[in-house]
Amino acid sequence: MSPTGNEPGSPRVRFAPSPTGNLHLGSARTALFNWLVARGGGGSMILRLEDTDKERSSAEFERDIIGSLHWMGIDWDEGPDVGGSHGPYRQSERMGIYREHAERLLEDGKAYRCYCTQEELGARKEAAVKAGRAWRYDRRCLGLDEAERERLEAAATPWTVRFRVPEGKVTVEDMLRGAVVVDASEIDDFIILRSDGSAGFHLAVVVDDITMEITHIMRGDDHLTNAARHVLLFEALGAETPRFLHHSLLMGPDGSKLSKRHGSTSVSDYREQGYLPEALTNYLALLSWSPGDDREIFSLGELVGEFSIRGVSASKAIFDFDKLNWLDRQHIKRLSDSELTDRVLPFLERSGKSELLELPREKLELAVESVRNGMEKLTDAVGPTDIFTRSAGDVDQKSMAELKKSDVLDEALEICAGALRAEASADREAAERIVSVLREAAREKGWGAKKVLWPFRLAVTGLTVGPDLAYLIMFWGPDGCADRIEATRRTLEVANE
RNA sequence: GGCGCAUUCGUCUAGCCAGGUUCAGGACGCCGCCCUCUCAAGGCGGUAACACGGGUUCAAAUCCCGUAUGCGCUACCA
Repeated sequence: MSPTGNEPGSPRVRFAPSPTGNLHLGSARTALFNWLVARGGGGSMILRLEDTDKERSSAEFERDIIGSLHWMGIDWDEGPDVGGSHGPYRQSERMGIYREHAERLLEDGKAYRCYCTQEELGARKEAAVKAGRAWRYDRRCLGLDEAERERLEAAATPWTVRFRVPEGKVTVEDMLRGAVVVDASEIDDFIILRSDGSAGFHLAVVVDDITMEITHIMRGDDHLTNAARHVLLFEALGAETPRFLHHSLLMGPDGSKLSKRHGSTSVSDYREQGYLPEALTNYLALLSWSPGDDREIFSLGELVGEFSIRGVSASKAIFDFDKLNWLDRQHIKRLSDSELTDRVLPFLERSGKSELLELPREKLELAVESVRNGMEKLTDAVGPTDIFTRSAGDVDQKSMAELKKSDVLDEALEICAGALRAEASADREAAERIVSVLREAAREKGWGAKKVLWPFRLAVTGLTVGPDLAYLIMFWGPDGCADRIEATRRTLEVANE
């Protein structure tokens, strides 16, 4: 047994969002990739909250992130809510650990105190930029003599701790992009401990990844350059460097970073809009990943079996709402009527559709089934099922006009009523039988089927749009439909007076 | 500005690592046809791409170099 508790060689991966907003689609994709690698490789998934920015972090966002991940079907073995042997899992609770490591670097001469104020730094940077020079911290405080240092300390001047970037080349071995080599001279002596004693992002991340024994770091492309800093820190701290994978970023349709102005960007938005979690995860996976063949529709479980970092593409990914919608439709198709009804139920409740909700389960399921091929997302069941709660004889304007267009209306409705009254059963077979009887009757009259079926729909539902006729018959029953036709006839009479 | 990464149909991609089997395959979208009581769904078909320029080679989407474009990093944000 390894010290991590996993099989030797099994991955320990982490998803490390900062709770400064609801779970963003881009972050969700990162989480998914990590989770897929963990679950597919028999490893561990760790959730770590990077909440060192107290101003922007909140418990509300933390709840949203955890809730959204759960909704997607992503779970973790260690995290702030479930605990674990490598905790705590909130960076705000780990400041002591960071300070210890910073102290060590200080003692080893790999870091140094910097007394420059932000104002001074800003001025020097501005001057450098104006002169056309690239600005990098000028190491003024590295060269401080003893007297100067004592004077600053005596005056209680605030200080930060900067990492002393060594000379030479830094290589980030990226699983997607190969060896990325950066000259260390390009890297600033960055701040690892702020003047208030809290850890900066780079120190916190690296110390966490070391102490949490992370083996694979998978995150967005925006951290590729940062990875060079991290490699330096891993080495300075005497730790083995984990494997890296920097995936592409999620972009909006116009090619810029996916943001609010492109539409909904948080997982909870999609949840509320009635998307299926399996469709969202399927879509997120498909962006920048391919199984290598033409298959596209995968459940979460199927993804675990199929996913491999070999199939991950390095190029940018533009979010395509149309494709997501199509995938959602595909996943809706995979659901049974009963499952689909269960999923639709909360949305019916939220919309206050009490009449529908009072229906016997059987009827409700039938209603949902009848509208399912028009559904792109769960909320699409809400409007169309209203047709089943309309009162008899209530005919909308368009339908009224359509009915009046018929030159054989009375005769047609007579045929409908007759066929209906002749059938007692409301099962599928009976319903389909009635429809074929109607077709046959029309043919005998030398009419097109529309002469009879169109008035049937209009008279039974009072609407021009709705589910297939067989569903109407199954729902209200043959007698029920005949009664509704009768009611419509009375409405027509009144209208003609 | 400097550094880094990326570049196949409008979009996601297969093919690239192991160059010829590809006047580049699939999917979404869009267009058309069929089916059809309505709206859909479904079936069938069509549209559309190797960023550009040089090499290497008998042969390049595939290998090399350069250019362009996009994105990222360059904070006491993460």
